[in-house]
Amino acid sequence: MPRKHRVADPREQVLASALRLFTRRGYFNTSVHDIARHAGVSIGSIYHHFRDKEDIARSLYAGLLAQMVERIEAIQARHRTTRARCYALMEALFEITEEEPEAMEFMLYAKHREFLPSATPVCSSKPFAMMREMVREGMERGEVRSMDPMIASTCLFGGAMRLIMARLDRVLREPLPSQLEAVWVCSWRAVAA
Amino acid sequence: MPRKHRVADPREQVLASALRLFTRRGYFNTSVHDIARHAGVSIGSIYHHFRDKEDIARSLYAGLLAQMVERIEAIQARHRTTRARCYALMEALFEITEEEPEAMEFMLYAKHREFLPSATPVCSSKPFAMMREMVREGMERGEVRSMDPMIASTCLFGGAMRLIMARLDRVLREPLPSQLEAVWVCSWRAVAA
DNA sequence: GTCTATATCATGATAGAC
DNA sequence: GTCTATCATGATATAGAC
Repeated sequence: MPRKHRVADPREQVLASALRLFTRRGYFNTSVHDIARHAGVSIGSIYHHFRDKEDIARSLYAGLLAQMVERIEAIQARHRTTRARCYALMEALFEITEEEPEAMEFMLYAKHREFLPSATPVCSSKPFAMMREMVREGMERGEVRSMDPMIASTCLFGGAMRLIMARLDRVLREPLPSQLEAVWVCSWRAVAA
Repeated sequence: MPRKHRVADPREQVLASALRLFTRRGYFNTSVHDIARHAGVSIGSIYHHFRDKEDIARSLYAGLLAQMVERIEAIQARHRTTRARCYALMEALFEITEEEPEAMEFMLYAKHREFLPSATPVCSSKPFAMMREMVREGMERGEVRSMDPMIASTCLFGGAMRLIMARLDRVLREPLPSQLEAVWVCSWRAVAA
């Protein structure tokens, strides 16, 4: 849905269009001209707001990660036990996937190293680090069996993450929230003390 | 390691070079000239053996999936119980990741939809279907709790798959086989009857 | 079957008027 | 800050000799 003439906030409009086009066709199948057309701005305007094409992707990625960090912090503020926090996080991940699949896909599934050489892989981004820390705390409290925190968080959230990927790939038909209980039971069993 | 002059089987040599370059730099950051140079053959030779660049990726992908299917069949032939089969499969996946990380990465991590519009997503490929079927059989035998087979197989292998991804991203330091027991205990707990 | 040389084209990025 | 017009590069793919 390309905007026709003037655009309120060109920068945001460009980021929104880039997110859509990058996830639909991929980064390399999307030209800066495509983004300009879709966003309803000119090439010149884009290059005024962003250094280059890579900078668009970088800004997008940073913004989405920051949003994610905020959500995790909100969850940590609302719940105290590790079990409740992890459940709420899994629920949130499923909801975000349904409501903003493109955001989720860009964060998770895009191979950022291909077009963001400087960016660290997703697994080592702050949100993932927070998930690992959450699980590590659970071990201290005796809620989670004692083991390597990396293994524990991967096993706890791995099923959910793979299911999210399957959903993004349209391999899974049912909306994720309807599967939450089943997945949670399996996931928590995997690591519960 | 580009070969200097004549090459035994140019087709195989091209596929091997493509696998290396695609995984190191990404599909779109690799030109056909790069592949030619690395494989020690000419552009003309490449276009004699392959229809176009996409055809190289397609052949590579199909070959790797076929190999994977063979390995799974071998495991099914060697083991009878679902538990033993799944364990052997996880072990094999970990070993393959260490021994042929590029093959694993190309199959799993590359976003094939970007450059293989016709290919189905990895999750719906034959090896993944075989994994789901393996788990479904386990339910009939009473080894695995009764639930949606898609959920069960995702929860059973999700942790291992995510760990493989973390290893390919060099986020995980330790070789995967050394983590096998810990991951297996968690994974089997998740779905065991 | 393999090679070199080349056609064709799209893309990222810039210049410079308004 | 936004726009149009344009440049320069490097890619895919082909032609045609050997």
